[in-house]
Amino acid sequence: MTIDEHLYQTFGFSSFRPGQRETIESLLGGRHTLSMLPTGTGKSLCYQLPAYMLSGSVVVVSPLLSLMQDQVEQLKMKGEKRVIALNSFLQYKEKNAALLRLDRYKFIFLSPEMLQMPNVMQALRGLSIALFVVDEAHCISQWGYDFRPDYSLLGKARTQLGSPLTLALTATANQKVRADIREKLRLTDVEEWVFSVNRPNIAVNIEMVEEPLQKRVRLLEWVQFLQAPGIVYFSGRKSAEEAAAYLKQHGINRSAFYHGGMDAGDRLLIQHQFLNGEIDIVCATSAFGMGINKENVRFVIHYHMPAQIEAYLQEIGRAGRDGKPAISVLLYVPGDEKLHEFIAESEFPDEGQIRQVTEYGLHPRDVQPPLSETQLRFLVHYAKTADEQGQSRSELIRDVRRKLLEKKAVKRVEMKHWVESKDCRRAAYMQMFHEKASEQLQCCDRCGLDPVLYKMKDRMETAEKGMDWRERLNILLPEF
DNA sequence: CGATGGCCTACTATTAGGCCATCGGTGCAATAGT
Repeated sequence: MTIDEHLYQTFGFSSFRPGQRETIESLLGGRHTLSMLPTGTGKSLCYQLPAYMLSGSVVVVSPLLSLMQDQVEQLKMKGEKRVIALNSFLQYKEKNAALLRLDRYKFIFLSPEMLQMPNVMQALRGLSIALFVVDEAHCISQWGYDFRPDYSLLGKARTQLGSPLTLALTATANQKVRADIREKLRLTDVEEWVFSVNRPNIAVNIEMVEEPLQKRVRLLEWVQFLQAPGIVYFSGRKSAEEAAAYLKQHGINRSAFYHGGMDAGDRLLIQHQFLNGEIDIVCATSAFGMGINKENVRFVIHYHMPAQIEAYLQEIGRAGRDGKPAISVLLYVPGDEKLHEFIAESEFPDEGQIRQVTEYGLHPRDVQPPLSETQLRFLVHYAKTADEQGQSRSELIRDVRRKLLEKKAVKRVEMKHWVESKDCRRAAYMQMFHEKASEQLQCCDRCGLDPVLYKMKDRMETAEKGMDWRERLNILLPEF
């Protein structure tokens, strides 16, 4: 069977979306592949189809439990029973039973953390692995150095599994991130399929706001004005909750908040209500997004500036997946970056804490003030790295901390410059991905865009007739 | 770092203002206790 016949018979599609064919043919040709495909192009097909043409199991590394569950469900809906998610949802006995008969499964989903467990690795080594997939591969670069260090150990695990044919999938990764992905996965010979980072149907609007309090008013005005559904991003949990309450107070009833501090049940509920159209507006932190496959999101508002451009692009990229016009609005007050600065500082153990462990030999759990989970993992991970490389623990840890803080500072400055720049927004971010922008309508606030195009539909008719010049001016130049 | 909230003070009614403390993102796995 050809891949086109497989596409039709197994998946019921008559044609591929951009990048799918290239990725699949590359894999079937036996070449390691890194594919950067636009959001919503059906990345899972890129490994599901080859899975049926190759003998052996497909191991998929996924960043979130909810993503694994979604994938498992999707495959089961299609009638594929040989699927398992190896994660902490499994009972001890269930997990052991699954590990004993792992060869029964065609698709095995797991987290990078799970891949570090000796019994899991042992079971995987006894397996014929047709394909090793890293989904959302930019996480390697984004999280692998501090937040989830097990991401940086994927290459080692891959080697221990006999360096199977590998596919790395992502939607946003510039040259540096792609190089990082190749290095961390220990891939030397890789075929890359990189599609444009540009999303022409998403207009980019940045709005300068005089003072922080004014943002609330502007947010309400935008939310009342724009066609829903939409997502509003905040850099803090509390501000997300407060804004959701504020919107409700002002008659935006189909709104809710979402962040990592909520229990799993609540998070799942909000996510489902949003996907089903029972909620129009979600006020969220960066926790909301990965795996949100909603086609008709019409706007993304940033109440705070994200910590880096890549995060910004990922977040606005959740709008307009149906290809229809969508808008992103960033409300900016100079100083918005301070919170990210603080968060970055507090992510790492400080000098004193490092010294207590590396020089006075204290157990990381006895350090005062106590280490956060992230700080503790950071210390333990790099202490281990130093030992393996025969380096001084304290030197390596201090060095890594300093370099990472510098890197984050550079990313923040880059984001701030982009916001404060007078140039075309789109051309600038595309240049960061080494792409040239072509002129387009409804580009950005620098090139000109008409917010009225994104107005709520039921008001559109009245708007065209009845809107007077004051109202129109207020939309275009809100500060007057 | 900086925004916010609670508390106290001033001084006689309600509210304005100063001071200090607090808090701040992303998730895996495993554990303990209901």
